[in-house]
Amino acid sequence: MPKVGIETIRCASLVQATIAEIGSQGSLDITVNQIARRAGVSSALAFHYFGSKDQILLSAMRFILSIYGAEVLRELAGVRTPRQRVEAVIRGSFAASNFRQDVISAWLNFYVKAQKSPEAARLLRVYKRRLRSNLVCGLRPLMDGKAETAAEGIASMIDGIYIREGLGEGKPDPERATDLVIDYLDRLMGVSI
Amino acid sequence: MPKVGIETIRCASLVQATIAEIGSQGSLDITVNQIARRAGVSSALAFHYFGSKDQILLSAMRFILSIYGAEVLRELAGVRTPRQRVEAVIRGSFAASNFRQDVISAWLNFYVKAQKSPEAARLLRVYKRRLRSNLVCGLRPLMDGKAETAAEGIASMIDGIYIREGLGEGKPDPERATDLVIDYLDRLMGVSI
Amino acid sequence: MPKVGIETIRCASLVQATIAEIGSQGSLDITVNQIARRAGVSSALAFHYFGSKDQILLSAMRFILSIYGAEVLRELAGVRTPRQRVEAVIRGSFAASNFRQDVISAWLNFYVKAQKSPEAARLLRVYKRRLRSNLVCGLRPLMDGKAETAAEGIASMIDGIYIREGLGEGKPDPERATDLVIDYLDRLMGVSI
Amino acid sequence: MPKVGIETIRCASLVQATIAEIGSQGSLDITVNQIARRAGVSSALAFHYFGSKDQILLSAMRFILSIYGAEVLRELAGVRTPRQRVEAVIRGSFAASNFRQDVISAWLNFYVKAQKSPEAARLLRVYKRRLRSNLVCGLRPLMDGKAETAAEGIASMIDGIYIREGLGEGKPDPERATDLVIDYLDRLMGVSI
DNA sequence: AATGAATGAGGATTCATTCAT
DNA sequence: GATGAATGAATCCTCATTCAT
Repeated sequence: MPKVGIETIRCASLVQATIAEIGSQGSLDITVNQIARRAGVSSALAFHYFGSKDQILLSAMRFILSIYGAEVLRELAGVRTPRQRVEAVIRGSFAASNFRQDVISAWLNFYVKAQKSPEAARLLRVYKRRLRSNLVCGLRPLMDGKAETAAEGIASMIDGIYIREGLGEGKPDPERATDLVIDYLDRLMGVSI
Repeated sequence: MPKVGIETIRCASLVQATIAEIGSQGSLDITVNQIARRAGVSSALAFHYFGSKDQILLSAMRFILSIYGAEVLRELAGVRTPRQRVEAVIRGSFAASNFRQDVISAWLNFYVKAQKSPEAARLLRVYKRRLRSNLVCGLRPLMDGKAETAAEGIASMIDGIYIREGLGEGKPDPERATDLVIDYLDRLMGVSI
Repeated sequence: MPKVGIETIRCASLVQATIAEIGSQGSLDITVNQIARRAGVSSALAFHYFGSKDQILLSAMRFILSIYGAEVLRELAGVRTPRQRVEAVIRGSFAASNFRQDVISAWLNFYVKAQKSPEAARLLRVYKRRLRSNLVCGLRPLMDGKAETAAEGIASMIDGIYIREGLGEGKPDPERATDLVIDYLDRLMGVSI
Repeated sequence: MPKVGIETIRCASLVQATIAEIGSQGSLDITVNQIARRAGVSSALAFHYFGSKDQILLSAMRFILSIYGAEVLRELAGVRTPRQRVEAVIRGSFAASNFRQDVISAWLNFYVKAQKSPEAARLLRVYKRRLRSNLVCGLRPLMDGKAETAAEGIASMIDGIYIREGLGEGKPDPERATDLVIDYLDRLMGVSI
């Protein structure tokens, strides 16, 4: 059984605190002190572990992407048909652990950050590529030749729903979100409803 | 012929400089000095005219929204059929004056800002409401009862494309964007391609 | 009949505005813009006439001192006895045109200013010397040898009452103030009450 | 033996530096940088401990008032008769630790500040009330019914001497000050000299 | 005479970051 | 491993002052 070092615990709780703080402030303009206070440690410790504020934020971003990845993976587990694969990606995108105000808020802010930080941009590119490849992979057998475009449409819609929900006042509604995208998928596949 | 006062000129150039600066920095974390320098004036003058940095940013946001509104209006000018109305909204959204790296970058940042600033949130709500009402208005005659959902799908896709292009490395491609959304519109209307 | 030039009018109204502004703000931390706005002119004009903010403040100080001097002079007009002379100074100090919240506030602030500005210190010294000489002049025939000390006591009491009223919440009460000092005068002269 | 934390030390030295700086500048228009430099720390630390410039100034004011209070208390220690009580207050007011150029300068500036800052006004009211109650308490047995007025006269004279000395070029002379007020007290009590 | 336009210099305040303990 | 103490650099904002018109 792996013993979790104190370092791992501290880092994890700082990352969690970062996401929570971004969510509660609705902005990346959070101070290291705020993060540290929320995590119940001193800000100096945050620097001790992460070296810089930027690294803290990037770690939070990585964490969010990994959660997302795990969620999609979980959905992909029992998949048999291509269609199910596409649906899995969609469902994973709107899983309860992702599709939350604070996470969306952080997500949105990372989009912004990616415009300045190469590392953030890289992470986001990885996510986009993975999403796309999953979608294309599932769509290719279903459509003749239009898989790329279809994937782009679906991905755009997912991102759009995210951003809109991040701004919206109410709680994100995963069901509605999923239905909307799957309806699009249906139409892409030529199934009239 | 309307004489433009120097105040109008300065305010306009400061707003332009703000958008340009946001675009070039890819972030709202720009200083008033940067804006002022780009506009060729002192930062004190920016404060003289706008009172606070926030007002400068909000003015820039208002400007972008007004450009967008004008663009949509222009597209709506010659419209005869409901279908054309929906297309007009889509085309307006991807018009050359909106669908530019710097504007998208500013747009994205305003989404973030709206999470903290009530005034920014209000402006964004106005935009969303107008977009939605235009879409629903055009879609209602075309679909039976599903207009609201369809509008949401289209709006989400537009926003998603925006955010993706803002991040993308290449130049935004309005044609591709328009095609993607119009294809979705076609499918929503049950026209198989 | 002397025609008052526009310059004289402007200067006077700026000085008045200065005193009013100091009174209303309760502080010398007033901006030239505030003064100018209150006087209904542009701040540039204030500089045109006075050259610097300091000169405006000093002019206001001179004005207050001249009002005070005039008030004392008026009281000294019908004086016949030494005792009346002393009383005249006291009454002049608490005349309605001096003993007002705004003037007291300005007065207090000039005391502060005098600590840094030699010119303000000089003006205040002139005031003090005149006050003292008037008092001593009246007291000398009334007391044997103690006139200087008595004058200092009276002057201190007058200043103290000023400062206390400047801080007090209610309106300055000239009658009470006068009575208090005159009672002191009576006692100095050995008249038991 | 109480261990003094570094925080206590820093706060104390910042407060001391504040008073010294006010004294040397003769004005409350001092920058936090000046205070901090005089205290040998960075201005950021001053903010760390006090939160705002205003709090620094108010702390300095509180400190001065507490010194004054302690001084009066010390004088009140061995008091037996009412007359001694009044004298104790007077002597305390002109004690060496209060009646110093820099402290008087600060005092004067606090009077000004009190016109804008409610908290400063409150502190000053507390001081005035305490002074007055001490005086009245001592005077009541000595005079029939005139204690209140007498107290006001004495308090005014004390304040007046303060303000005059604050402005004067020479060093404050506690002896002369005390004599002047005590002479007044004598006369108030009907003792002819 | 009068002002709108413009700015440089400066001040309060914040914050990422360092370091001795 | 952990932190309290400390700061340099930056940022928003103000204001006295200048000047062309």
